[in-house]
Amino acid sequence: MDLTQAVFSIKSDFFSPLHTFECGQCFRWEPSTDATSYIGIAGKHPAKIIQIDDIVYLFSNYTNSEFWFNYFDIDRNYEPIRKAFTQNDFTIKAAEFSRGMRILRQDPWEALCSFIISQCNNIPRIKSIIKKMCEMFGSKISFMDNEFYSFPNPHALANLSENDLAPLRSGYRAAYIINAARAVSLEQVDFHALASMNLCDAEREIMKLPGVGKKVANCFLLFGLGKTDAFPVDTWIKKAAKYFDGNLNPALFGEYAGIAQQYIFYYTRSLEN
DNA sequence: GAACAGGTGAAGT
DNA sequence: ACTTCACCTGTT
Repeated sequence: MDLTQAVFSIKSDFFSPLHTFECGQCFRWEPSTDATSYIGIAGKHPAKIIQIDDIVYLFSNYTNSEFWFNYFDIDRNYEPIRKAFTQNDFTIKAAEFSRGMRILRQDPWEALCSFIISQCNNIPRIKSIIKKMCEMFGSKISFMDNEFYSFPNPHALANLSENDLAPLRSGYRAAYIINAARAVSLEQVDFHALASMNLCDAEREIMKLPGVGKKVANCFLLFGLGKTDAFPVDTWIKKAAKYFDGNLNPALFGEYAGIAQQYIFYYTRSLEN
């Protein structure tokens, strides 16, 4: 690999592929067979990301660095945010552990659909459902001897029946997926409008979709719309509440509560695995 | 076989 | 407002 061909390079203190891809925010970046890198796809653009010592390099046929800076939220300086999480000893440890994690700016539809699938489900099965969905209804794109599939856009799913989704083995979530795809493709759900709303209004709006409750809504708002104050409460956050006198509350963390949530989620899970 | 997994929504207190 | 339960499916 010719490192001078990288689209960008950055210190792992600022962008850690491990912490970014394993913290639970995304389902389609996987360790490569050489174990020192990740491969995945953002929109229509596959990429390979390699870390050598403390430097991270991104390789892609798509060399528009602005696209990648946006996707990886590179323009945001996480250091002052991370260091401001001094609410208690646990928070300090979680933030230290997660150094280099970045909240991806994922496609809104991909985030919404993925977290609908995630409900009451385990991670291997979530990944397998999404992978199958992309293979069946996305577009094939080749890059560096690997085949990638784009995430199917809502129009590609809107006119399908539950029976068409049966091979995904997504169970009762199939109806939610199709309904959400229809609502988005008919513009009953308007991502641009949601992005301009405050957290509370946007949450209430997206929760009108069947299968989208408070947790899925907040994952969508945080990972799909970049609302850093969104605060998904899942089983891991409920477990972590014991470190906060039982009251783990987004008000503790202000406008970056979602980032704190990811640090706490990721660190708590690491302790129990 | 039963319990569980990064929830949700409806129905019951 | 809080509790309980069913919902598909694959894994342990």
